[in-house]
Amino acid sequence: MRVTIADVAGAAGVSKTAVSFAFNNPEKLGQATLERVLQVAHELGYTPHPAARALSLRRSGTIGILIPQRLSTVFANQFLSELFQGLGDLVEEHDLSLLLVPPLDGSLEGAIRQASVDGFISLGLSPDDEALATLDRLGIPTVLIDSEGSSTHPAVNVDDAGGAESAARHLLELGHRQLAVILLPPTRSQAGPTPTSARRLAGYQRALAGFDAPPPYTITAGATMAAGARAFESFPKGKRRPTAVLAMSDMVAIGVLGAADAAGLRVPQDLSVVGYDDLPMAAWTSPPLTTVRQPIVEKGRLAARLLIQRLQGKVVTSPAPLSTSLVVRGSTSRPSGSSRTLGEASELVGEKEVS
Amino acid sequence: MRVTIADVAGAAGVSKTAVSFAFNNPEKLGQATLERVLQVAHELGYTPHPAARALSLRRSGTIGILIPQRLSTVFANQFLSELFQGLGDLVEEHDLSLLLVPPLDGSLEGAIRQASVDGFISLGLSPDDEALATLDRLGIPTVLIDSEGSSTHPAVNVDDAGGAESAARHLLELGHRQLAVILLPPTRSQAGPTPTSARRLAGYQRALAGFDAPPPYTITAGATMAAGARAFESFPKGKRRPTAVLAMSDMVAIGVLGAADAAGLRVPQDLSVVGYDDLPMAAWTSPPLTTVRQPIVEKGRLAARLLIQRLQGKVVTSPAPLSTSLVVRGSTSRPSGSSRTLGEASELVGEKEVS
DNA sequence: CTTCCGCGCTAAACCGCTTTACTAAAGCGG
DNA sequence: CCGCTTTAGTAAAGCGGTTTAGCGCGGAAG
Repeated sequence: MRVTIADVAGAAGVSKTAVSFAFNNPEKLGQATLERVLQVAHELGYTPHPAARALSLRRSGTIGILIPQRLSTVFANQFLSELFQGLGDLVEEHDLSLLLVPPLDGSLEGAIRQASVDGFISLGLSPDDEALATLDRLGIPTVLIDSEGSSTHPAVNVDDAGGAESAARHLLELGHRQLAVILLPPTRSQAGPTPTSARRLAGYQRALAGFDAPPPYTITAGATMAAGARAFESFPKGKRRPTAVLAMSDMVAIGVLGAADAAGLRVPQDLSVVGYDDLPMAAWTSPPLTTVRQPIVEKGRLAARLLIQRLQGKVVTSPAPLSTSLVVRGSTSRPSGSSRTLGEASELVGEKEVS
Repeated sequence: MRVTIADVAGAAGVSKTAVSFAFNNPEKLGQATLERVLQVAHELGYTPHPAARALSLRRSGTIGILIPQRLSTVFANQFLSELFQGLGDLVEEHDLSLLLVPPLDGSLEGAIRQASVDGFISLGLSPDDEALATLDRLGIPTVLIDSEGSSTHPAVNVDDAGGAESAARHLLELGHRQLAVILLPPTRSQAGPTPTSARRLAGYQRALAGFDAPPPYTITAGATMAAGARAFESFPKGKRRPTAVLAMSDMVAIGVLGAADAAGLRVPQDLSVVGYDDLPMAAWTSPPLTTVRQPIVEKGRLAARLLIQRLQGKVVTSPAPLSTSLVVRGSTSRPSGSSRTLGEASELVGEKEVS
């Protein structure tokens, strides 16, 4: 049987109140009783029951991460791992815990209701997702990541379009015209593209508009290497084969790298590949991946900071988008057989950052 | 203000009991009232308060992961991500949630007390860690991973020694004699090597004992690429420079790969490297990493399954260690300038599995 | 010698839900 | 029409804490 506050009170010959005070309001107790109570509590191995405490205090000391995917896919995703690092930093600093809240029986709403949390951080929800409606009907403070802010919920984002645009321009300046674009998947089955995916696509297209390029081949792939490989398989063959790929995630880009290699294509000579995220492993692939860097850890830290401020009663609004930058490595070059063009990025050795 | 069960009861003109029954024991209510109550509850947007529910039911529907490290380092670690995939699978299947429980103010005991969970999965704790004592004094069901089982807590492990032995033998058969071993760090600052680290070291040494090799250079490094690079820097130079490295984690091995490259050494010609884990990215490094494969996801699934069974009142014991196998890729070969030796693994193309 | 104050502590209400025991009404066979 | 079993629903007692209101008491002020 669990040791309760009443047991301690009994053993120490005081009231439950006194025991509670000993832990939470020690100055309300006399020196002697305080010490006695703490002593007895320690001997009995007393620990306040977390649920009882949460019920009484109306706070649980936990913040939830609302994940619109199956847990097994979450951890396969390096991007999320990075993000969690940022969240974890802040959460730990404030002595909170992290509760992972995946859909319950396929329903995020159900999961939201079950979760005993003080606030939520939600990932990649479309603005019209029912889960958001549930959240503000319940009045649970929430901060969104990779989504769109609303009057009730601030959102943390990066400059998705800008990053995408510089990636596309990089390829176009190298002389590529036949491009393939690999989109991020919708977060929930029924929904359309996520806000992030839409913004990045807009960025690519803004660049394409400036050059005389045909519309790119587009396809959607989840953030795994396997999905990237499948996307590669789907590319048109022959005359319309893309000479360069714009992937919206590094995981997918790396999958393309592998599949291209298996198909006997050389990167970057036969196929240029640009990713998005700049995960740590992007620098370790062969060739090293040219990609759009976004400050993932910082994104997590910022979101957590905002949520914690909200929990403290402060009013917070969506911050300005964090900036992105193109990191040129070895996976991009001029298309083979192309004449010299304006850009000369492919001459570079090592890494180069382009704001 | 939150909608409580009393509000619903009032609005529907029934007792709190009836409302509770409507959700948990619908068969105890008449058809008409049942529908009315559910209807009203839905209109009001009623959701049972999770903490209140947990308090009353004496279960929270959450399992905790006891992490003996800072959260930010946890997610940097691919190995744990893999493990969480396995845990996540099972947890989700049973409609539970995952609570990440890192040390609170540096104290795991404190964190354990705060956490509202039905059971714990703990990672890499030494058998004499105080946290274990706290756990069984509180009587919280726990399953250990990468640790040592006790009468109270079952532990899930792989055949650490066997995997390590085959890795070392692989190098020895290739002709290497000057080896470096990179150990896993202790999980908690004060403690000694983890059981896992000790078992793997024993495996290495068992192999060394069979050959005429001098004792290896040994050093400890946390599971990050940066730590691996630092470990490489510390290697003796000149005559005593190791020709091959046995790392206890892939992350460290990959760090060594990078640092060796930066130092102008060619892998595998000048330095052979063997990792441990076989993370997905091990196949993507250049050269691809020779490593010991352990079934990480399965390890997580198994641990979760055991814990869930325990929560259902079943008695469970430590299962047999899961098996490991050596995966030979491109990061190992004969030491340069060595004469032909018995083994000829370096002739192989692509991957080869050695049980 | 009262009066008042503050100190140290306690009784009891409350947080929101579940569940056991119990009652009133309805059904039913004889 | 009576006694007995179901059926449908309720009151109240927990679960284990926190917190408000208040009580007795010793000492300082009047």
